[in-house]
Amino acid sequence: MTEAAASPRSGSGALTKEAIGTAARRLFARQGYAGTSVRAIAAAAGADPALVIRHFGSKERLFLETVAIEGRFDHVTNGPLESLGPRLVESLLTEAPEITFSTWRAMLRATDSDLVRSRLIAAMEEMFIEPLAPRLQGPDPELRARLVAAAISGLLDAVAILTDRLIVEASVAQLVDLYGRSIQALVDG
Amino acid sequence: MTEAAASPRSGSGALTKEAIGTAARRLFARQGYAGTSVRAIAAAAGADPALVIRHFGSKERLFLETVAIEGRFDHVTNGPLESLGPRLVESLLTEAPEITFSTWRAMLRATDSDLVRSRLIAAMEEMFIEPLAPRLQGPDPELRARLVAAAISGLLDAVAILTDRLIVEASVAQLVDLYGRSIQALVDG
DNA sequence: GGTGAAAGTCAACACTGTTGACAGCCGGGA
DNA sequence: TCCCGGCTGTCAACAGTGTTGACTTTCACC
Repeated sequence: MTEAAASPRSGSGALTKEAIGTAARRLFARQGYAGTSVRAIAAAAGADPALVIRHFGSKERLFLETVAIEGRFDHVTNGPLESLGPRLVESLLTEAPEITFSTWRAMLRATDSDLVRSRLIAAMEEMFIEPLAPRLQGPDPELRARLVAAAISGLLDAVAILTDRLIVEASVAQLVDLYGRSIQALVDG
Repeated sequence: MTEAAASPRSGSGALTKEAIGTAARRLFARQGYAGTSVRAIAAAAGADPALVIRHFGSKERLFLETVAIEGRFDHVTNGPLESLGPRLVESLLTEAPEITFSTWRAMLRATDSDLVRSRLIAAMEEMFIEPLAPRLQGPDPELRARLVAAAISGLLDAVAILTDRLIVEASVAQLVDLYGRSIQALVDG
């Protein structure tokens, strides 16, 4: 609530709220949910810790409002089915990859919280399963769409979390070819 | 250290250490790393919180000693290559699945800690990549083995974390067929 | 019986997220 | 003009966290 109407007075409140959000996004992405304290966010934003809670309700809600998965993959999921696997991998690896990966890392680490977990599920549904399932031909289109999402989460794991030695040395082209073909097997059914 | 030699005296120390370990394993699997406190573990084991630290060094080390990925997949990775994908999926889904999944969940959530993260990487390397890479034929065997590991981590994510609606209604046979075939594409290259 | 080390206990430290009481500012109504 | 009311921000405090140091107890061995 008290969302729609812009701040009725000076607006300095909205400014510091934005500063807090910016600092939170940066710190959460860099150090994870448990690894960044409300006090650290407040200090980085030049604000009082109590003000952080006052503005966002709780650390958990601040996290949810601040680090959201917002990748748009419509152009991929709407494109031709016969090349969907490779195009999906390429899109994941090249379009704003650092945001995608740090966000994935931060959210996965925070799945202790049921709120974060269900938000993550919803994002996967919305971004991949819902646009994909109705388009797949053959048996079990819904399940196959969900398995595409699973394969994607595996790729994100490999790059964002198991990072160090898992995939680093490969070129994007190799990954697009190999992993893309593997995903394509799910698309083709 | 002080491991090899059995406790030189009464042995009651080893007993309570084991009780602490058992309680920790149960609570970590159920509530995750951040969600279980040292004091809760101590209470469940009927011991003093300070004793938990004294025995294991830190909460982090207790976690590492207690919830280890110990799945043995040699029989799968050593088996015939042409059916490796499906056999891998079946083995993951049917052999002690609750342990596998709760462990995966707990470890992934705890990857804030670099120790846990590198342990997770080491486990994936040891269980899948090292036995698999030398056996793969064709180009980039190492990379393809790593991508198999990525696909596996995606399946674990889907079942262990995104659980609720992602895959639940599917039968093991369907998953073995579909996802197994997708992994097989990586094996075949 | 005395010794020394292990096992266990207790209180405290610095830190966390969160809350309530308080102060300052500033536009709008009298 | 004054005063009111509601944001905006500040401060101290709460309960809970992991961890540490000093302490007592216990018991095999010389």
